[in-house]
Amino acid sequence: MSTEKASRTEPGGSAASASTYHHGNLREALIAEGLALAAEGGLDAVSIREVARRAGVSPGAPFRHFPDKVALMTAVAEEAMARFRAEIVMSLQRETSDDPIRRIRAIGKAFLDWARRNPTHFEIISSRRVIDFAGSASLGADNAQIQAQMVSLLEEAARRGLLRIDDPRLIQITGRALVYGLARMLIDGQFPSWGVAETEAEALMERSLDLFLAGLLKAPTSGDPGRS
Amino acid sequence: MSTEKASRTEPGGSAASASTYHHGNLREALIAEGLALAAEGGLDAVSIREVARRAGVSPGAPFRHFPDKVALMTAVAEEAMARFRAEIVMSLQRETSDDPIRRIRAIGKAFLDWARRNPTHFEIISSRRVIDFAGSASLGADNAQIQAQMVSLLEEAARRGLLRIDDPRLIQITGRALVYGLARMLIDGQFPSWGVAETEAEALMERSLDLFLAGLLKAPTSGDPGRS
DNA sequence: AATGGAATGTAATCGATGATTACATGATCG
DNA sequence: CGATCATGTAATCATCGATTACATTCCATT
Repeated sequence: MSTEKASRTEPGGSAASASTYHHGNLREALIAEGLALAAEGGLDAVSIREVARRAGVSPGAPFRHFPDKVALMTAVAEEAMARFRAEIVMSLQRETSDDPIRRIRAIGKAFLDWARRNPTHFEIISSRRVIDFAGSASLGADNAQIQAQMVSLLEEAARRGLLRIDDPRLIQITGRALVYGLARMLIDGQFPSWGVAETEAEALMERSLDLFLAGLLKAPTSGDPGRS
Repeated sequence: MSTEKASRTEPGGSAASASTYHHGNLREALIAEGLALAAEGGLDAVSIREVARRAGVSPGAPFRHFPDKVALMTAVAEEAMARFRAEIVMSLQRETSDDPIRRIRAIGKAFLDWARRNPTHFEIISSRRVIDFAGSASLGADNAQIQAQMVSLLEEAARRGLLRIDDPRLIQITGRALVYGLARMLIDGQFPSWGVAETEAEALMERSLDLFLAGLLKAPTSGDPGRS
């Protein structure tokens, strides 16, 4: 009917025939647009229709690839989680020390940094109302991998007799809850009402992490725990 | 036009003339229905139209009392926050000990208990995307009050030489982030993927709080900090 | 007490969204 | 070459937040 079809931009440059009825790789494009939209305008800015609009496709097209919005957001979350985990892995590679506490700290720092730089992506991964965590093997696997990494470091720390209290699982969950809480407080915009300026948020979160780690250790340090 | 007007149920029984054109106390009724709806079906269940429906009023009526949805949710948050603070005050009255650490623990416990029992109300208070925190004097005042309470207890603890690191503000924010993170992890449904069953969540959160408090203290305790 | 203005509620409507259905197109493989 | 199936379109629905014009009631001034 419409003789003119809107020119379809192919940002990725991946193999896709231009101006065809079929998109070529709509699924990936939708996920990419979902991530971009989230990064730009927050969670509420991500709508199926807008994602479709950006991909140059009709509002109903996404439903060919995802049964509902939760499924789309879950796919977006999988991509976000993959990037998150990649950043944690990289931070561990950068931390050359084999001191388990320093490596734990690196993970915590990477967690906080990523959440601060990708607030909405962090929100998508976290909120189980938007995604179907249980229905994604990828999310579960990435999560389990990070957990395992953490537990083994804590066990190593306990083996070396560094910890005041030897309960790796409890410490893991407590530490997780701390960084999770710091990240969410920042993202939820709570720091202003706690007298914390935007500019000092990063430093504060780091000191907060150090305070917690110091509390775990036998040796009474202050601030940076273990400077090799 | 319609000769029959739907019978208007008045659940509260407060002074309100039945079957009149004017509701009598719509504003309060809307807030109450908002709280109830949130408690029943989560954040997404709260819509202006449904709240109006429950109050037996037309879909546009709420806009006479609140300029937009954020304003309504902010009013709901104010009520929720008042209840939250009341519970904290009560927990402090129940804690007869004057040991600041025990009193701090009571606050943390009350925080966790309330969040666990009122997950959506906690979410409403927390999420600055749904409410206008800055625009509410009530929310700010309640928040400041809780903060002040906490800081004074920490200063008292420092005065008694109980703390390893004397930095009340840092400790306050770190502790807040911990309980905030624990509450959100529970509410966001993350514990299952962390191998924590529903039934053990409460005990775990308590032990987590104790782990943190133990880390703050000079004396190396394990578990319950300071048993008078 | 009467009356006129202010407060409060209704009805109708708009644009956006998630979702479904019937239909159109074209890629793929026999 | 042609049939089948994946993929995209068009049209449609219900719900939601929000706005506007209108109706009703309360209340204060006279």
